Amino acid sequence: MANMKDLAKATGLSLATISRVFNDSDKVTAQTREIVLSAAEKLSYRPNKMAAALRSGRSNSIGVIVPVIDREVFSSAIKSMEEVLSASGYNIIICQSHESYQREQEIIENLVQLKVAGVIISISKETNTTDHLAVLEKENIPLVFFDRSLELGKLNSVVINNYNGAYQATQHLVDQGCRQIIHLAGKEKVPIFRERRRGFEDALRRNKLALEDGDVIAFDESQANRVAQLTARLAAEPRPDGILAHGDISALVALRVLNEKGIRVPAEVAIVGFGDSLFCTYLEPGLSSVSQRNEDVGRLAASLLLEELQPQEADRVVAHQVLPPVLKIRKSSLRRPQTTDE
Amino acid sequence: MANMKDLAKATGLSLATISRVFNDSDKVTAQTREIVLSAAEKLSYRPNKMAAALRSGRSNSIGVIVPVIDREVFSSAIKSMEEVLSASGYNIIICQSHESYQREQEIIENLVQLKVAGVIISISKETNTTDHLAVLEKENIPLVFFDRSLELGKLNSVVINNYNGAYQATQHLVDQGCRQIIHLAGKEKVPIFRERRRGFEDALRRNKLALEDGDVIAFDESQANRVAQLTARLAAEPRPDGILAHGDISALVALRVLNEKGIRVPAEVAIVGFGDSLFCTYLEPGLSSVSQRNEDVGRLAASLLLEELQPQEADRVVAHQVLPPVLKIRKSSLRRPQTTDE
DNA sequence: CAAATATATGTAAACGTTTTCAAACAAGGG
DNA sequence: CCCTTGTTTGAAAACGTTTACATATATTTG
Repeated sequence: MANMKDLAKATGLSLATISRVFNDSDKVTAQTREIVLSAAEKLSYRPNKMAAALRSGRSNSIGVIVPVIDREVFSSAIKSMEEVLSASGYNIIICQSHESYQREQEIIENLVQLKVAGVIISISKETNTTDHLAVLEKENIPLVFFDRSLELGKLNSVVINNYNGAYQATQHLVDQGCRQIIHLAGKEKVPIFRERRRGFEDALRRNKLALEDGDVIAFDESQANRVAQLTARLAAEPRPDGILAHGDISALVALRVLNEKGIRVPAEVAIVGFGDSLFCTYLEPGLSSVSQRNEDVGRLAASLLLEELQPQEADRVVAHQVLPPVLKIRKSSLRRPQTTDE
Repeated sequence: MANMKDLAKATGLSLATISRVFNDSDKVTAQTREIVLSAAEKLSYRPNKMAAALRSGRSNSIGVIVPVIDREVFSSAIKSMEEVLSASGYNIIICQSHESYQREQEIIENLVQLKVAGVIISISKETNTTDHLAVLEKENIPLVFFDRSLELGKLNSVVINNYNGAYQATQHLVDQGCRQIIHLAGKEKVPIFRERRRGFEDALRRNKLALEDGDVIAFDESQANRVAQLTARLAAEPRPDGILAHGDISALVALRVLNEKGIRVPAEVAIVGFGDSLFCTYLEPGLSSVSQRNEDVGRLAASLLLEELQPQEADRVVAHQVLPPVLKIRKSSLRRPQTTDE
């Protein structure tokens, strides 16, 4: 509707002065500012951010790319990103890669064309190269990884220490008296799941506990198969007395099997999940779980990007933040008196 | 970097022709198109969408406003919106109102300044007027409500029939032999929770079942209070044999109480939740729940908006879609043989 | 074959800002 | 009272497209 030109005409001032008023430039008298603002009010003027973005070369949009949005780890992280970024005047454009490298590539291309100010990404399972991200560097668009990253040194990223999370959880099970702990593993292809497995195995080793074949139950696309494998292992000797699941849903599946077999939790088998999903605390028994600190990760990734967006004062150092996860202990793994989180 | 002017210079063609090539205008020879495209390749040209948007007056961004993103109902709906909209070349800008009317207002203002093509919104709990949305109509920006809407006639919206969902679930409990059903209600202020309660009460009435004071357990901010109330009611006569919760988390809380009291589910008390959260199917016993069809709602809302974005052929009729929810029956409410969903 | 029509390209003005540079004006110092 | 300095304002170009209109070329038609 009304634009700056109209305001200039209405106030008798020049375009430049009008612009200065809306950019909080201090080079303008309180009086003229008053005049302009009241004229703006009268004409119900609304700045056109597209025009501003075009002229100044940078939009205040930030692209956020996740495999899929409806998973707690992503939606929680995005939640806090939105909070941090919108507080600084940025808005976020959400894109889903659906775990496809090609789609990820298309999204990047699109975001570049949109002239986003920055990008935050959790890469797809297929992605194992940064080729498609090179264009961002060329266009000088800062990039931050979160949750899932690539193991290359020169990238900004915020992740949790999956190895340590699994290690902590396993140690906790040992501390609770478990001696025969098994691991429900995640997809071998996904680095964070490999890390968790490694943490599990190292913890056993440090505690001088045996790790037999079959103690790590490999991920299988078919849930039925996983259930069958788990059932078999539960019946075999030596009987498991602890389970570390690679995720909370995985833990739920296990709980279900245990329930059906009439195996008591945590008395006979203690169990710990990974992810600290919302429902963990509402289960009976409450499910112990390793918190991935999704909101912290999101907040940090956003803050990191904001820093990157500041006019580069010095040559910035690449930040590679690795957060220690927090083990949330609940009834499902509590066999000895200890303080819980609730 | 390179822009259309550069391409024009490189190919000896005019700016207009270059533009036509990238807009798939048919008014251009296959040959010149070839020339332009190869030049674009060589100069690694990338269209600047901001500039295009400014000139043509339309951005291809769509604002999506939700109270908060990390709740299944919203993230699932957004998931399918993103799929539908990105397939049509739109990108979506996510905003969280945090259940604040004022924040909602600010967001709308911001989206208008960004010149979004359309808006999809699930209103905050505080919102009971459309005052802040008037600007959208004035600026000719189409609007679609989803999940939560306002009860005014002239608005596009996609919602589920909460009344019917609760009714179905209650009827199901009756069919399973429950005669003393209680309801864990949601916040009285929120319309969809009132609807659910109404559906519950009507279903009892139609089945000529008594509804005593105390059979509807009012929502209380404090979970401890809710647990206490529920515990009390469970101990009182006539003993409840069925529970309809206003949400799945609410049902989880109830399950926990039942478990602690040693009351068997579904044998002694059958229970149905609302929302069909991801975890319902993994619980033991599986939690029956009313599916809100989040993805359907999201998909439909997006489609509705897309229609609205078409150049208005005729005067369009306001669409007010009310989807019937789907009751997912699992073990928690199954006392008689019946087919389940898994 | 000239006139009429269709098709392909070119010219130039927008879109609504930001921003550089210059101009005007006031105040302070000698 | 002139010169310098500092502050506020103005003029105009730019950002990279789209698009109405005009023009040039090719095709059809009687």
